[in-house]
Amino acid sequence: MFSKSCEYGIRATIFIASKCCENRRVGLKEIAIAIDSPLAFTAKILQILSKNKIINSTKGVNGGFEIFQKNLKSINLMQIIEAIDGNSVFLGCGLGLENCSDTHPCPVHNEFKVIKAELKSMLENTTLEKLALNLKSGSFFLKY
Amino acid sequence: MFSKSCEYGIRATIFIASKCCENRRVGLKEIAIAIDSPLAFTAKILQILSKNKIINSTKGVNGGFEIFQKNLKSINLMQIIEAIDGNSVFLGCGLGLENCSDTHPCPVHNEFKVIKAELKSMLENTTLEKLALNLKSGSFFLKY
DNA sequence: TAAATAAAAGATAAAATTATCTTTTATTAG
DNA sequence: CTAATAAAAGATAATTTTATCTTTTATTTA
Repeated sequence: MFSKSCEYGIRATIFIASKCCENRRVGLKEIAIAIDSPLAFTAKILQILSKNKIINSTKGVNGGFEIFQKNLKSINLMQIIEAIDGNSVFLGCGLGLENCSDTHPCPVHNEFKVIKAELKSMLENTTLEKLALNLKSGSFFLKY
Repeated sequence: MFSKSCEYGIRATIFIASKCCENRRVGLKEIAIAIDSPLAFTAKILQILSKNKIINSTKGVNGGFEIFQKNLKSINLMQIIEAIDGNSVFLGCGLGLENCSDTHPCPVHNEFKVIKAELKSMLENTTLEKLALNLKSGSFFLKY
């Protein structure tokens, strides 16, 4: 469904979000260990997220990544996915047609339209705040 | 959502199905033109579909690919996707965790569970017969 | 100001996916 | 039986994705 980059990106973002109320930054290494991802590759994905204002990064001593508590409610899964994979998973044609639309539909257009609308709605309505709370509850996991 | 192989595979299967009642086989070249896909690559995908008994192939003069009319009702989208991409899109974890489950869920497990169930149900209930009829109606397209 | 720290940026490499080309095998028509 | 046809199988190549390594830049502490 998503690229590996996107899976790592979502997992990293949720991890960072779960630490934000401790009012501290989390380092690359800590993130990569927490989500079981390749460190250098994760760094690249964090750069994308940072450029897209989904996370904040600070260089130097005591630097690292963070998400401000006040933003937790407004960041949702769709924004993270869009930043890394683009919007094709919830907007594109299921069969890869360039110009698939209601007026020029592929044979599965109507079936996928429903699913994609539900997926999009779910992604829009699933906030980082909720996911971070899930993780902090201890009943949800980011690796294995 | 699906690999390019899978997109081509679904499009090719629908095209072949749409020709089956003419009681003739369609050749590789005809298929590749009809769905606007790279010919040699399409051949590889048709081999997979053939090994998985989704389509039939015959070598030699008047050879080509076909799907028997009697099978159109029993072949669905899920089978095609499973043959080419496997089942991860409707069974795997949205965040790529190896052992994500109800008892060891990732933070988005419950949200994705709903979507994936709906996707799976749609894929199971969308038969080749229906898709072939769509295409034959002239209001649905397999390219551009 | 210098040293230490940590992310950013850039270069490179490995693996997977997508795509093509050549040779072989099976089938049919003559 | 031979030639023609068309898919299967195998080899190779291009592209994209995933992953790693090195150098640079920004920040903090001493």
